[in-house]
Amino acid sequence: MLREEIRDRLIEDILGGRLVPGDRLVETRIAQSYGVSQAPVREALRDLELLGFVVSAPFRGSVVREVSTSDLVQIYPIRAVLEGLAARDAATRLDAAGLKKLESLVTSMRKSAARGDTRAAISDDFAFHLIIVEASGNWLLKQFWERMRLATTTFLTVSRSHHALAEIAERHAPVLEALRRRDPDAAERAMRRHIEEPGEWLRLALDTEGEERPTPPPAPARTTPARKSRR
Amino acid sequence: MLREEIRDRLIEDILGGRLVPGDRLVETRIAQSYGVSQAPVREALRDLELLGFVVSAPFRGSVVREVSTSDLVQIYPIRAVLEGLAARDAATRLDAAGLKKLESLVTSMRKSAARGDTRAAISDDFAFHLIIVEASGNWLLKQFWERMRLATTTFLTVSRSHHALAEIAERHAPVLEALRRRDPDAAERAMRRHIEEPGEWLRLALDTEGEERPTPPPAPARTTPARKSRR
DNA sequence: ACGCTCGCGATTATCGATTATGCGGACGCG
DNA sequence: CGCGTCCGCATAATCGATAATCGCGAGCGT
Repeated sequence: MLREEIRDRLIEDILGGRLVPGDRLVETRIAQSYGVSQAPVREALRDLELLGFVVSAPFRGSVVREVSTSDLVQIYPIRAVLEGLAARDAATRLDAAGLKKLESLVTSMRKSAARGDTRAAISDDFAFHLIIVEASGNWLLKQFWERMRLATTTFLTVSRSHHALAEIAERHAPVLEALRRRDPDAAERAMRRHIEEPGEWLRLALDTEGEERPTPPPAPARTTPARKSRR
Repeated sequence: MLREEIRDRLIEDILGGRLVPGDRLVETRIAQSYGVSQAPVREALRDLELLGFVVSAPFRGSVVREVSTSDLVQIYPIRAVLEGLAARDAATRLDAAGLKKLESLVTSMRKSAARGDTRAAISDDFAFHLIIVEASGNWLLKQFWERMRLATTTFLTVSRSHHALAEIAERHAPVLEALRRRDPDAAERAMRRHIEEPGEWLRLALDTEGEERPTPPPAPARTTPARKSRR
């Protein structure tokens, strides 16, 4: 319970910009500043590591990771193949109730998109994908998918993905159609395209945006320890 | 370092059948029996949890999860799509040196297989896949892949995968060939088949074996605490 | 002057003990 | 005799302190 508290607080600090990439996270210091012992901090840091917020090396501590643009773009191909697999398996396993739920979600999504309700649309989108992943029957796949989600949703919510909200909603149709036909190959193809395309949009958007508002530069950051808070 | 030791040992115990699903893993008891403190055991257990070997609830400890056959089989499709993606990207990014390394690894693997050296063959196999995953240039992909590896290699080492050692070695050829031609689609297809097929073999082997040695039945196992080692 | 080794400061990893929590059974009450 | 409450035990979560390890820089030898 303490661990989760610390973890959430650190995540807030990172997303809120109070901790920037390259900052060191010293266990003892965090423990002191939060008034707790080192142990729960340590566990929180390990959680952050597997959530992808920090990287840590044995005996050398943890630093806030570069979640920069390139890493975000890399997520999409992975999600695409994982969910493509999920869709393939779901095509033969999804029952009538599940299909019905998917249909209603698409309908709801269209309405949300029409009235520009980004939050509702994202929520429906999430539910849509969740149903498919769960219907795949692959427990491990769901595990991986959820872990990836934690690292992405936070960002996507922030980003202006309303860019083509209506279009995104429409993109679900081919997936649903393939599932309805119980065609594994088609379902996989449709899902892969469904996810890869927004990834492309994001990549392009970030590229052009990066030119006007100079986001923290491409930053190798893997080679340079970047000791800022040397104190 | 201690943590990893404990973790690997627990994994061995689970896969080796010395710890069966439903068994409780008591932190203090493990710590005593290994002659270490509670802290590293705790971390090892958390690792096992995210690897899917145990489930744990706050203040109530961890129990060995139903890893059973089905979960292991589920790993292969995931590896297949992930490495398929890696191969696709690697096809256009791999340099001459990388290709050369892959070739020599396949050669080495054939020799190892010929003289029945399972360990060496597995080592080469691992190196082969690692090169491709790294060549994909997708850092996150490599992360996922490595995490999954922990759950698989350990098992493969234990299992009698020498079953078709030479055949496995030979299965690398199509992948290498596609990469040499720098054909992304072919590389992805070849890699997916390369990984899915052994998964099929494993599934069949486990099925037939499961009939003679009655593995614990499908077992919901989530609802029943199944307190065996009540002591 | 340059490279190498050893010691120092900082920080993580581990330990042993303490506290908090949940579960099951014993006890008292209606 | 059945039911609710309290107590004690087993165990996880946390703590404070100690040991191990790393990177860096001073000191030594060449």
